[in-house]
Amino acid sequence: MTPPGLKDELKKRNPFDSKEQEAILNILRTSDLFHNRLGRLLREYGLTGSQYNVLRILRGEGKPLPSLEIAGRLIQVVPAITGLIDRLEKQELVSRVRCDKDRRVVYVEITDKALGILAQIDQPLGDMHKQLIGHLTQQELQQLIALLEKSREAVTCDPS
Amino acid sequence: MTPPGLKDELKKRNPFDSKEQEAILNILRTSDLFHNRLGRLLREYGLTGSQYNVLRILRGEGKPLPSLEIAGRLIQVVPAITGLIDRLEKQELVSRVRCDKDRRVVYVEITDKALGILAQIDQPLGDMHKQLIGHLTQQELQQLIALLEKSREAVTCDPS
DNA sequence: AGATAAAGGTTTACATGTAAAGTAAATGCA
DNA sequence: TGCATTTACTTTACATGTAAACCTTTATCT
Repeated sequence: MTPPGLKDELKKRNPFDSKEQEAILNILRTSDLFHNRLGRLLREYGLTGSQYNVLRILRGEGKPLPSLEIAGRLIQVVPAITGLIDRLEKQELVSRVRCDKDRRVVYVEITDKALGILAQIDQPLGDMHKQLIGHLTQQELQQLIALLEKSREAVTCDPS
Repeated sequence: MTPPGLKDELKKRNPFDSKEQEAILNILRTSDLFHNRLGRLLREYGLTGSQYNVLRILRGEGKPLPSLEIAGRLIQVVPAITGLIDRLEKQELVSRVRCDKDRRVVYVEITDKALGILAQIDQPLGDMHKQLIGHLTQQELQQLIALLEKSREAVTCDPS
C-alpha cells in the first residue's frame, strides 16, 4: 500500500515553489479572509456578499441591467445569476422586466427598498474597510491597487 | 412606488468611496479571477480547488492531521470540512483514522494515489502561476506579497 | 464519584459557484 | 421564406461555504 520513498520524496517541499505561487496564494488567502469578514457584516442586513454585489452594481449603474451584464461584472458563471436574482426578487430587492424589443432579455431593476438597505450599509461597510486595511498608508494602498490591476492583465480579456 | 429623489440621490457615486474600498475590491476581484482559472486546471485532474488545498496541506505536513487543524488552515468554517473529507475519502485520496488516545479526534491521512495526482499537477500548476502573473517582476511580486501580508495583519489572529 | 463545561466532529438547512444541457427569441443566409 | 446559428437565460446536478444545533468524548470542578 505504501511504495517506499514516494511519500518521503514528496513531503519535504519548500513552503512555496516560486514567488508567483506565493503571491497567488497570498491573494487567495487575503481574499478569503476579507470575504469572510465582509460576509458577516452584510448578513446583519440580511444580505449575502453576492447579493450585495448585485445591488451595488445596479445602484452604481443607476438603471436596470440585463442579467448577463450583471453576471459578467461579477466574474460569475452564467447559471448562478438566475437563482441569485430569484432570491433577490423574492425579498423584493430587485424586479425583473422583460425587454419588449428583445424578448430574450431580462432587465433587472433595483427597488427603493434595496436602495434604502444599501444606504444603511454604506457607513458600517466603509468603517470595516478602514478597520481591515486602514493601517496601510495611502501610498501603500495605491501600490497594492496598481499591482493587483497589473496582476489581472494576463486574464481580464482572455476567458479561454 | 418611487419616492422622488431617492434614486437620483443615490445613483451618482464615485466608482470607489475610498482607497481602502478600492484595494479590497481589487483583492476580491483578482482572487475570484485566479480562483476561477486555477479551478479549471484542477478539474482536469478530477479535483476542486478546496480538495487540492486539503491535499496540498497534507502533503506539505508530511503526516496525518486532525480535521479541525485542516479546517483552520483553510480559513473555512468547521462544518464544511466534513463533507470535503467525505468526498476525498470516497475518491480514495485520503483516509480517516480515529485517534486512540482521544477518540474525539479524527486524523486525515493522504494516500499514495493522491500524492501521485499531486505530483502530476505540480508542473502544469506552476506553469499556470507563471502564466497568470509571470509578467510581474520578482521585485513587484515581493512587494505584492509584502503588502498582502500587511493587509492581513488586522485580521489573522482576531476571529471576533 | 457526579455534574458541568469544553473540545472535536457531524448533521441539517440554505445560498452560492460550476458545468452541461435545454428553451425560446432573434439573426444570418441561401 | 425557411432553416441553421447565435444569443440570453433557465434548469439540473453536484461541490462548496456558512450558521445553528447536536452527539461523543474529555477535561474540570466540587
